[in-house]
This record gives sequence, C-alpha cells and structure tokens, in this order.
Amino acid sequence: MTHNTTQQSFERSFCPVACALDDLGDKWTLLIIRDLLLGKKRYQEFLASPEHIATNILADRLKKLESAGFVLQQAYQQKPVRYQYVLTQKGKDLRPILQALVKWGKTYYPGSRVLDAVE
Amino acid sequence: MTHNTTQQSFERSFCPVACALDDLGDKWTLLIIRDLLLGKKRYQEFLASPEHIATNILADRLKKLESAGFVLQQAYQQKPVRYQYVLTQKGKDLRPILQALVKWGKTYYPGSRVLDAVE
DNA sequence: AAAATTAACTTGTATAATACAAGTTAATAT
DNA sequence: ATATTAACTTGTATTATACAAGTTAATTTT
Repeated sequence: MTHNTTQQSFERSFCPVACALDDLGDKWTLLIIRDLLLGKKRYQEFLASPEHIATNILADRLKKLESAGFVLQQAYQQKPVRYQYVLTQKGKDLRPILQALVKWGKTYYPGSRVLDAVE
Repeated sequence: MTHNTTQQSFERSFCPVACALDDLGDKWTLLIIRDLLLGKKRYQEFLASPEHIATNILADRLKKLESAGFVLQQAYQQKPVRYQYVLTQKGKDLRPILQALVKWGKTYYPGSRVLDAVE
C-alpha cells in the first residue's frame, strides 16, 4: 500500500511521519501492537486487555493491520477455523518506537506502567 | 491533566502507551510536533506545511497541545496581539519518538523524506 | 440429546471527530 | 478607502468511534 488510504481529496506529504500516522495514527492501533509485542495473539487476549477496546474496533484494526502488512492472520485450528495474529518484520520493527513511547510516558505520566512490560 | 480526557464511560489502563495515545493518538498531532521540532512557531507556518491540515483542526490541536502541556502560547507582538507556539520540555522530549518513527518510516515507506529534516 | 459455552466476529445506532469552505477581527499596507 | 495579513471561528456534511446486541460453528456440560 502506498501512503494515504483515506478519502481525503488531496494527499499529505510523503514524509515518514505522515505515512506512519496514516497507518498508526489513532487511539487504538499502537495498543494492539503493544499487546502483540507482549506476546498476545488471539482476539480474546486483545479483548481481555484492560484498555476495554470495543469488539468492532478491534476487528476493524486487525483487518487494517493485516492489509497494511503489520500482522499475518494464521489459522491455529480447523473445525471451526480460528485465527491468531502474528507480527511481520514491519510490525516487529515498531518495538523501538514503542520503547521510546514507554520511556517518555513513564516520565510524563508518573506512576504509569506497562502491564506486562514491553520495556 | 490526568490520563483520559475523552467522554468514554470507563478508563483505559494507566499504561504509558495508553496515556500517550490519549494525548497524541490521532493523524495530526505528531505532525504539528514534528513542525515545532523543525523550528516552526506560527499558525501560518503550520498551515503552510504540505500536509494541508484544516484550519479548525490546527486550532483545536494547538489548544489541546497547550492544555496538555506540550506547548506554550507566547505573544510575539501587540496591536494586534499575535501568538506563536513553543515546545515545553515535555514536548521537546518527544524528539526521540519522532526520530524512531522517522527511521522506521524511511524503511517501510521507501522514498519518504522529512521535508526539513528532524533526523 | 438438549442446553450452555466459547472464539471470533458482525450489525445497528447514537455520539463524536474530521474535512472543507467560508466568515470574523484587528491592525497594517497600498 | 480598499486590500491584505495573521490567527482564528463557524457551519455542515461525511466519517469514525463507543456501546450493546446478535451470529456462527463447534465443543462441553448437564
């Protein structure tokens, strides 16, 4: 996918920050990435996070993360077929960004803690 | 401001990532921070960015960035009084996050470039 | 065997956010 | 007197989000 997938009538610049925000710029996507980096794989695991993401938002984000190449959907069983999600290299390489965010956040939201530690 | 300023009926976790996304998790805020890190200060400079942010969104984000302690509004002239925006330490400390985002983005959106270089 | 449970979603709907065009205000420049 | 400028604000249509509830296919419990 190229940059800018939204319905805007003109494009943003071809800046790495702008491109990244087109894929990651919302309140939920990076929290799902955080959970994936922490080893979570299944729908119910993401739902069980104390962030309380709505089911439709989770389904939508997983779909977008897959089509943008951040995760792969894998069937972990048949009858009924059920899927789990694993990070691609593109997704795994977001770890330094999350780490920087965690470091910064722990400074400016004193007392905040990553639940299972990405740090 | 504490974490979670939105109208949700319950809170997200007190995770540094969740807290950061409450303030920064949208498609525009980090682009304004990028411009501030590049030395831009005035409303028209932000508008002149090739991202084409809408004027009402820019005004809204500057207001939120100020109330969340990322920027300070300073009058740079009287009659008529006009304001510019400068980063606080909290805002300046986002630089490593932006740098990580730029590094990652240049890898995964090949050809993308920061207009005036935050790198 | 019938009823309940489970995982992974989907659907409906009210509320909030975003995009876009246009308007406002106070002062300086022509 | 008219135009221009900087920094916004307002109106409105479209899109996204939050929340509750429903669906499907299979297994587990009673």
